[in-house]
Amino acid sequence: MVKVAAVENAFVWFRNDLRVTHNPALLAASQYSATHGGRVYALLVTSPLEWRSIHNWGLPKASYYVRTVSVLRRELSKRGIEMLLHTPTAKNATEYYKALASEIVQLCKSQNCSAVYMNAEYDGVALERDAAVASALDTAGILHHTTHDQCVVPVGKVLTQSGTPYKVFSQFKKTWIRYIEEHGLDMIDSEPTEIEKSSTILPDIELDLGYDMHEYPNWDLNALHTTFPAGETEARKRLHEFLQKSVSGYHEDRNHFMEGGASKLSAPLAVGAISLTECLLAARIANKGALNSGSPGLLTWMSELCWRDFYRHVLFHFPHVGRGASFRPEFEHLSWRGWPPNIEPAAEEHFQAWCEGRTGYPIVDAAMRQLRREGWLCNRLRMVVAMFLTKDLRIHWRRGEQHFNQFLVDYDFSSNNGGWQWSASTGTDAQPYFRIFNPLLQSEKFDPSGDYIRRYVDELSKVSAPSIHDPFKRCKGFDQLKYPRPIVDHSKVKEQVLALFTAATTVTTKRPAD
DNA sequence: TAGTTCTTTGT
DNA sequence: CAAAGAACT
Repeated sequence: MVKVAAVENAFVWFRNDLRVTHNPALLAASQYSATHGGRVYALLVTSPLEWRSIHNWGLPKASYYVRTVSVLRRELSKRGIEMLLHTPTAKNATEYYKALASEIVQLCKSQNCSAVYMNAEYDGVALERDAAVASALDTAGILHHTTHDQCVVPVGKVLTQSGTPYKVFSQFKKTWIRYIEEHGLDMIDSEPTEIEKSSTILPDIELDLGYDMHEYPNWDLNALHTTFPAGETEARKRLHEFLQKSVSGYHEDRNHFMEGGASKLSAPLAVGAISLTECLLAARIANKGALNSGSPGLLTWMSELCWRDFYRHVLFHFPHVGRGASFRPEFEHLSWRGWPPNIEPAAEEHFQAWCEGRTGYPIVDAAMRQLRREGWLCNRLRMVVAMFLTKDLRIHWRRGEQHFNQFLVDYDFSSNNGGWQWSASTGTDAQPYFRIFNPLLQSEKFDPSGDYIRRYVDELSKVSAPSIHDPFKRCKGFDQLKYPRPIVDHSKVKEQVLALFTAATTVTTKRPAD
């Protein structure tokens, strides 16, 4: 007796995993459809509403995402996988999840898909969305399966000896390395065979993203397209060029604001155009298999990859972080300015000056202008400006997190949130509150010539080092420069914020045990 | 992935 | 007394 299995198709719901290589959900869907004699369809929810109003993505991130989707759609098409673009009908965020869930069920029925595969995501918004969809699929009797992706070591696998999650990076990293040494690093073979060199090349996806262009006055879109080409092939090319040419000096170059020592893989990593595992695997091979010794540049870069894993693990273990809360509640009520109840015009003026790069601190202003123009900053500058906003201006880190979201091409919830809470000293492995960056010292140390400042701050284009680092004090004709005076006095406000943190710490530690 | 100040060491 | 190191914030 021959049983004829019903033809059943499978969906891969792509989110922030826009690649065909090393994609667990794609592999699982391919296996399902092979077993059931069906096809794989790719599902992509194109929702400017979700991107803009729910995830709060800015234009740089949203447009990079759409460009990457266009490339992925072509790559899948060459492999005989059709991508369905679905735009939910919901008009506002409150109805969104419910509408999306029922529409995905409808899509499954219309495409004869009996299973949906997706890679796990851990921020609060994604958890809520995926729970709503999973519950609707359950009700409709459609299989769904969530695969581990995003992290090199699966969440939940890096724990202390007593089984609790790590709150400190350095210890996390030791255990993380041991896990990788014991379990190895492998690429899974998810790439479906290329079946046709399609003669009809699918066009780029054009979407009205609905952003207000007035919010992007200095925006250089062409530069962004050149600096951050979209898609998996470009990301892989970048990875191997970086490992061959630049990584040897990475541990030093990455700090020098003009050197361009960064890999610039943050954008493709944020949308999953390349997997973190592939990056680490390639780096480990370049380092002859070692994770603990060898090239200082490679070790530093691999450590940065570990930071990405660390912050994702933190989200998984401490979901309140994914819902926007401070990791350490004792600093939540530290009279942060620009946040209820401390809403005051003076704070808004300071915040605006920070956003637009007119704080009177040249290194801060250069960085904030680069961010607005190019959608990207090297990590040290992110720390310098974040520290300035949270410690010098004492403005709540959430305001800065949101501003970075609006402008960063590589926006990623966990890395961005982790970095902000690190700077604000409210996070896991936060910078001890008394370690406050001195913008002047950072400027002199990492931009000694002033070339970086001159590149972004036109008012100072004729000023040379060392005056350029502190023009208010060091330039005789300061007023003619038309450059703003420092909006705060660093050494003064530093003392104030130190006192506030000390008070908050004292209250918690001296609370009697009851 | 800090900065500042005080203390010790080396010439 | 400059430079390096330790201690503290």
